Amino acid sequence: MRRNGARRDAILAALAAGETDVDGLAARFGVSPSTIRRDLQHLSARRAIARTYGGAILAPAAEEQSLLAREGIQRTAKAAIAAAALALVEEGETLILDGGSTVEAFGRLLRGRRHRVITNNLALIPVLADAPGIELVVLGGAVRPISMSTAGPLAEAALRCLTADRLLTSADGLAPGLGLCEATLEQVSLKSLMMQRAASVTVLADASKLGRASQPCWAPLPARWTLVTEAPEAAAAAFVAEGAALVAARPSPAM
Amino acid sequence: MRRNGARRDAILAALAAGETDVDGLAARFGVSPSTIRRDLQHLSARRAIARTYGGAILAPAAEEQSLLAREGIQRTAKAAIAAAALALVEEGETLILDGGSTVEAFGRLLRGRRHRVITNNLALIPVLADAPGIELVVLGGAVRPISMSTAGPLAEAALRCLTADRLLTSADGLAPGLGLCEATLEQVSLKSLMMQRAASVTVLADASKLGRASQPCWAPLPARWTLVTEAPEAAAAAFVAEGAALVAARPSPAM
DNA sequence: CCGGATTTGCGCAAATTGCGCAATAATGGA
DNA sequence: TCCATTATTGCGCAATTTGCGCAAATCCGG
Repeated sequence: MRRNGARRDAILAALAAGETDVDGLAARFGVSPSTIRRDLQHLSARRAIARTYGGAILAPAAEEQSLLAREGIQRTAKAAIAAAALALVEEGETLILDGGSTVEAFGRLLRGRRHRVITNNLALIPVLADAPGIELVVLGGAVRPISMSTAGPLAEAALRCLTADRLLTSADGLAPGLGLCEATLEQVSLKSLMMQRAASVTVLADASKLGRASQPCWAPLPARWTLVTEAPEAAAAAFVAEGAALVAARPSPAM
Repeated sequence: MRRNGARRDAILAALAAGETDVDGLAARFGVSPSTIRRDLQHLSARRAIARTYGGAILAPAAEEQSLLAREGIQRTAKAAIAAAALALVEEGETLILDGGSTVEAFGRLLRGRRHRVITNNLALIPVLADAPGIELVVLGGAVRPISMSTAGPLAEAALRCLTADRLLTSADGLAPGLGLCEATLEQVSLKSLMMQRAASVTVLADASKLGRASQPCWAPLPARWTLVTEAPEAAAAAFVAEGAALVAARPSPAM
């Protein structure tokens, strides 16, 4: 019984190298497109790859969908907020990036820039790990699957060895006089520590978060902080009154 | 000028929810397949998704390919080793999973089982974070992009707060009398600490690693340890002579 | 040396995609 | 309020790709 796992392994390597079309693979291995198609069918059945029109790509991790499902919500608003926040940070700054999909959207924009990044946002790891100008430090600790971030004593212990120029964070809700709310004490405890260890605090929040007291645990905000939101100025007035600098994000029509 | 980001956001959410074919999406949104196709084309141009034959999937992170390129090398051997190692660990054990693609292959098999997992292997995070029976703890620290793992003082500090039943590790090379070799002192320092904090040590190594002194930094092995390899018994004899228990992995023809 | 099984290449029907075109719907300005 | 402009939508057709059956080639074990 002869099995040809060799060419299939080579196909996986070729796919990783960027060769994605059937004809190219057929030429590379000196076999007919039919044979390549059969190989791709085989690999596809094993969930190692996904077929495309005219080729294939490496299988997307089928597991990381729990957060991506929420990623779509308010996607354009989050993209606009992230873009506006990017204008606030200067090249070379050390940044703390908190968990949450809005901060994640911001982090994705950092590729190509030069920063030291400290984060507990696990979704950003594959994005920033191999970015040329980025030096990435991960805060360890217990993983919260629903938010794809870490928290707890280990994360705080690591953070106590570090300081940063700026914290970029978000929250389940913001309320004037109360601060940021989250579901667990672990999260707000870490958030408070992050605020202490950063020289300035920037909060990214879409309109749905403003004034929302959706969770029982609160992290108070420092005397001066920056709020980046796409909400109209009136909705953010209460925060400006108590020390927030307001940065307006305009959803670009091209999003 | 009217832009329809709304349906596109919804499409992303639907893709995350598992709806992947054009006709299904067309039915779900009450529009024609042509419209869905145009939406997918748009999202594909923005690299948010990848087109497949008859549908689309969420974009595979284009960044995490540096490691996947190596993933293909010795893929069948690694899969066999991972499967053999799985038989050694008992349900409920606390495991330390080190970096490296062989250990990663092992970690992927843990979904569906019940374990506490402590790891610096960043590639395993999306795999194990939302697995039902898995409690995941990440060791923080500086990220090594080439190996997609963390190391350094922060990782070691976190590990000093933890112990485990078993360590699963690998290396760039293994040599009798020397132990495991890696490229940097940071890595071997962490490896040594991992061995201290685990009650038993299991090394996963394909045949190409045995006897290879490819790197200058060495982590000595404990008096008793387990070697899982697909290499013939003769190649591993020198390790057995100095305290290793040998577990043979048989590459299944179906791989 | 030979039988059996696997793999390979090719042709054809079916499905999918891409593109042009006309109709519809919404937006901004007069 | 009305109109012109522009984006969006649905449909049909040509081009490409896929899936499948079948025959030839290849390889392995006895």
